[in-house]
Amino acid sequence: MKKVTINSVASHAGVSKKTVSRVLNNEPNVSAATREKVLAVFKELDYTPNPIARGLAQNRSFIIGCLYDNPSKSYITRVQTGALEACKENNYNLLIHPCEFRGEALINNIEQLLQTSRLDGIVLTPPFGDFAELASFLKSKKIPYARVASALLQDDSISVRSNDEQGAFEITEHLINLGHKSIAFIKGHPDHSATQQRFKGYRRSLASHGIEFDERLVEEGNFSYHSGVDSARSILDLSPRPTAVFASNDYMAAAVLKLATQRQLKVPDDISIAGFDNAPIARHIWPGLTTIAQPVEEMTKQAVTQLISHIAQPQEQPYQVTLESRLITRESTSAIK
Amino acid sequence: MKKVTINSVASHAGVSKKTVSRVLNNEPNVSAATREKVLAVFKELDYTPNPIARGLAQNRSFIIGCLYDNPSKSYITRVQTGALEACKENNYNLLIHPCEFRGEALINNIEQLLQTSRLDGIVLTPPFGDFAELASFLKSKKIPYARVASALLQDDSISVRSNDEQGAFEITEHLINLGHKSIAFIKGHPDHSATQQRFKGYRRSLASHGIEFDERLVEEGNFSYHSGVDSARSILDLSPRPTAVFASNDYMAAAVLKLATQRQLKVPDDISIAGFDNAPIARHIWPGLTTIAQPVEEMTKQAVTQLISHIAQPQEQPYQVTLESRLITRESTSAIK
DNA sequence: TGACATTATGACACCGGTGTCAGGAATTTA
DNA sequence: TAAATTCCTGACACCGGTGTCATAATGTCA
Repeated sequence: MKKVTINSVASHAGVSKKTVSRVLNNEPNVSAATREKVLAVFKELDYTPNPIARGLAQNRSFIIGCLYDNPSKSYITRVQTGALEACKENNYNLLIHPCEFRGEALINNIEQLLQTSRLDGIVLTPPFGDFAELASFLKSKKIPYARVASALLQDDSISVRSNDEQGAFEITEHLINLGHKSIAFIKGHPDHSATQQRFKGYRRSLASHGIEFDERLVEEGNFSYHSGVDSARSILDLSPRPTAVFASNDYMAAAVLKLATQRQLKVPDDISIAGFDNAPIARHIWPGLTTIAQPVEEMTKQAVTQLISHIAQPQEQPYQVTLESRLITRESTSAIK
Repeated sequence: MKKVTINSVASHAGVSKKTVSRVLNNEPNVSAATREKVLAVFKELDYTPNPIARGLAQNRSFIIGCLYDNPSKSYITRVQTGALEACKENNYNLLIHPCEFRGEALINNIEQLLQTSRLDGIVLTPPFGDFAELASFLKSKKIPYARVASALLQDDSISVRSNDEQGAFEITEHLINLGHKSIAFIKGHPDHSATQQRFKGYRRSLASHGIEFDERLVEEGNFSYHSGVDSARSILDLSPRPTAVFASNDYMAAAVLKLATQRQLKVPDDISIAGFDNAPIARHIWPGLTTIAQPVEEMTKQAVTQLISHIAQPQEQPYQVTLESRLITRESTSAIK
């Protein structure tokens, strides 16, 4: 079984390799008869073009890179799933590149990545989408990129996000409507734009009900489970204890739940807990977490799809979309007694 | 800023491109003086070889594919982490390829993958490592592969695993030593070789203590949280109720815990629960799950490292290694009252 | 110091595609 | 029906590396 290349197809079909290339790329100026003949040989020889050779000729790799630095494994896999769907549909492949967000080394790290892999484009997942230096670096290198779940910017970048502020507003409304007035809040990682957004939504809801904002109820987390434990400790030690806790993601909410349970508190009877993201853990624990579901896969899929079409046709308009999130109520929140 | 290629380096250094290539690949037969000169130009021009061109010339892609079909997102990310470490050290990149294990389509799917990405090698994660047809297909295509966490085979494949049978034995011993005699068992997915191994370890421990095996205590799961819920229901409905449950992974164990808690059972006072894998959820819930920790990252890293060196030097011996797992006791198991 | 082995280097083809351009065939227009 | 236009097609260079082989330079030994 020897290799089938464009040359073997060409000689088999009795045409030049250029003509085969034309058929391959659906270029015009090929007679119907010739096209048929070549296509038949494709089938007969079971030919698939070599993407590496194609890449060399066109200076493309047909690979998209996915950057992330996120403690939530479920979030990462959701991002990957969405990105993979888009790649599959466009015959691209996905290269994953976890790397540390902080530090001087980041830009060097990315530069190295670009030099060794010749990516055609990059998806920036939180918090990378909000890092202006990185964006301008990529621009200077002429590497197309797309931002997922990052802040809305008035620029020409591809960006797909969901409305974190609104989601946080709705879940706080849900708690307030259940009668809660003393609602603690655990912030996310300061590098993530979602952190500010969710905090804003929380405050907007309080304000719209005339509930005074109390900063003693606010803890600084960083989206990790561990930070949730620390924050939970401070919150549960408060006196009077808040009747509800809204954590900026489900891992931190799960940490609050664990600590509360350890302390013999009944959830939601003694304290209501709400999270954000609808991570798997939200339904794997008892009581299940009330949370906000975001279409992470869909966001990433759209972003990558746009990125790929931008690579093919760079003159397009910026694609900036905000998708809907939705409230999911489970057992961890209930009306105040 | 125009592109730096081997040609620009060559003309800059006043040597032929072949000599540059020799320096690049640390080939012999280059005088020290020439080598120095070329290396200096590398630095001066900030040259990095184009992996695509190199790939075309050598018919390699410098990409390893990672196959998986696993409901556990944390397992997937651990596998990815290990694989990425090995890739990084060897200037390889990782392509992820989730796909359905079942069905005729699998081989076609993989064939397609190989044709469109020209992978240099493939890591087979559970359950793919145990699928003989796939292994022989890859052999026929001459694609090197490595098996992670799969059954021990008397063949020449690269394989890194941990001892599932022994792990299951130890955790069952732990329960028995706590005084449990009626220990329910939830099996994993039948396609995974670990499923049989863990079951074997469970039975060996029972037998070694003269506890009669009771198949009414055994439920068929499939490693998913959902299957754990179903199994838990059957187990908790048994009368007399077993005093302990050993689930073949932590997700199913978490499901048992959730259902037990919903039913007002105290864990571990009323029933002890043990899992397997030391997934994040094992420590994110209360009570934390007693479980078996396996070095998944390390297994995958070793497998990929071996795979890459095998690609470079195909004449090596089969590399078959079994790594140690270890028991982690948390709050979900306690002595029988 | 001459014969021979070894080392260093470059010319050139090649990997498998795509881009450019020239020229013949087919079609349209006058 | 001749001229002008458009459509097809292939020759050839090129993308940026590596492999082969010939030859020049150097080293070794008698």
